[in-house]
Amino acid sequence: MDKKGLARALKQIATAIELIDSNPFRARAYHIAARAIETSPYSLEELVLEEKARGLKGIGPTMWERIQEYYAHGQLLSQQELLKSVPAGLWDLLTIPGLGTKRVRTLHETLEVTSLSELEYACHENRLLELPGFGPKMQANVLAGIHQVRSRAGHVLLPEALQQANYWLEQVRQWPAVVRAELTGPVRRFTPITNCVALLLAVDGSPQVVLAALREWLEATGVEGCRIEEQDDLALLTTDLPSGPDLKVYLCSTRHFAYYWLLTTGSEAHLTALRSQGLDDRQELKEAADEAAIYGQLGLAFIPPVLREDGEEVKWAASGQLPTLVQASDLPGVLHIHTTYSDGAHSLPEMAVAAAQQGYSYLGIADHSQTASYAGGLTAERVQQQWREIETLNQAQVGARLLKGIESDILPDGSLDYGDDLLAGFDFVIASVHSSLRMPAERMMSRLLAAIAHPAVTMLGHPTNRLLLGRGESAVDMPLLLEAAARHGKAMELNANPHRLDLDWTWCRLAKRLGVKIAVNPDAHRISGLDDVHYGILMAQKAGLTRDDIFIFSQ
DNA sequence: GCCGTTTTCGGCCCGACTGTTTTCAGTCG
Repeated sequence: MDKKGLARALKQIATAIELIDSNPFRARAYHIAARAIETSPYSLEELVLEEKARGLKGIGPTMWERIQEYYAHGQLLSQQELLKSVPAGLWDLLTIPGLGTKRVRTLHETLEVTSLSELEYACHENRLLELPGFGPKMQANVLAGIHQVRSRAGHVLLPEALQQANYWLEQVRQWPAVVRAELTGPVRRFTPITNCVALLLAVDGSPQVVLAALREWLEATGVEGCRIEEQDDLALLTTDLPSGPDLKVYLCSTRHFAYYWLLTTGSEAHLTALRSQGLDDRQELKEAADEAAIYGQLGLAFIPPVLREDGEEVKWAASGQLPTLVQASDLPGVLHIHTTYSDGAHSLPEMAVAAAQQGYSYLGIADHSQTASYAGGLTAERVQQQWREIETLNQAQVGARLLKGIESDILPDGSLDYGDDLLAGFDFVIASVHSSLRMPAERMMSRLLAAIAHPAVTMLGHPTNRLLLGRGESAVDMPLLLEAAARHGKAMELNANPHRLDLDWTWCRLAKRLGVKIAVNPDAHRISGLDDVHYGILMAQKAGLTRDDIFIFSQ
């Protein structure tokens, strides 16, 4: 229970109102309240106990009551009736791109559609064509969207996967028969998206007995449909949880732990590469004391899990070329920070102090530029004002040294959002696309190439604009873009927000070959957002990047 | 449901895009 949960609950009410109520402004009030809470710098406790919420614009008497209600009960009890009157399947429909509350409402009220399957059926019967606001293209898009949503079901982003994995780990470690329990599978490799949380348990005695008890315990906690498979001396319990990723629990004996840890961690491509080095031919490897010993026996240096992806890493290890992976501690500072000047939650001094506390010597401020009006983008005057405040703070040395940067929108014609004179005054410029994301490839590329060629631009921000599990990539010819970056001596952002992780790690390898520096930027909108840098570092490691491949600010 | 007054009701954020229309509604960032 935190303020994120509160904001989510308020947004849910807003959506429910839009789906079944008649007053759109009431819904808007909930949306505005949710946003006010999200962007405020206060924790849930401060909002309630110190009554900070009452001072926020958009929080009136009713919202203040709702906030207290959430704090007391962890949910909005007074709104349960409202939520109950929304058919559960409508929430699924809203995840289809192009369907908002208005269209979902139309589908529900006219076609009585209440689930993805019913909607799919209605599409096949061409019944969407007759509805106001729908046509053949919309129907086709909806059908495509249904397939997209289905293929995403059960997948979660890395932070959620880690959270779930750690929860299960804590649980099974309390079991007396469990000698050792570790995270394994894709989450141990820190893959950005996963549909499977896997654990490996070393057990005393018969795995069957432990498995049966485990199944019983899981079913008692409400997890149904456990399946058990056994092969050789490895047992596996799989459950399809009602939502989110599958839980897989592997069991083996203590002496086989390292071997099976390696096997269950994967990836398949990594294991295939290891087999070509003789992984299957050496029985003694099954009894190895730890993973390092197995790699050692195969004539390889230890390959950290984060790197075990496409098999390339085994070639590196075999030729003694395993890179010394970049670490978070290699970053003297970070760039791409939003503040209250645009859509951030914390002020310049608050961010500066927080950054210093985390050991950063500099912090690159990059608020939104003027065209991003929805995010409170800065006019030229506000930019000047921010510069003055930065200079004052730097002179007073209140925290990390603040750099004057900007996240400038790349306008549809490829130009930036300010005149060249103003742009030249920044310490660094991140050029990002925030609108017209679905331009055809040719126009998108000339837009990006124009931006990257602009002398004031330091790097491109979130180059593909994807949102993992949310939005596809813009039409970007990445090799062409990276070559241009190399030619102009520009860096490429690896946006560390776990929803983005953009540039994707697979492209970072090409960037490295071309000599394009990768900037691991947190894109923080609040103090806690600084922590996202760790996800970016993990992706940089996955790509095999070293400290020398990373963009470090210098003047 | 909130806000801000022309202070107790009337109005509520914006620009671009898409797919639908034939001048506009819905969605999205």
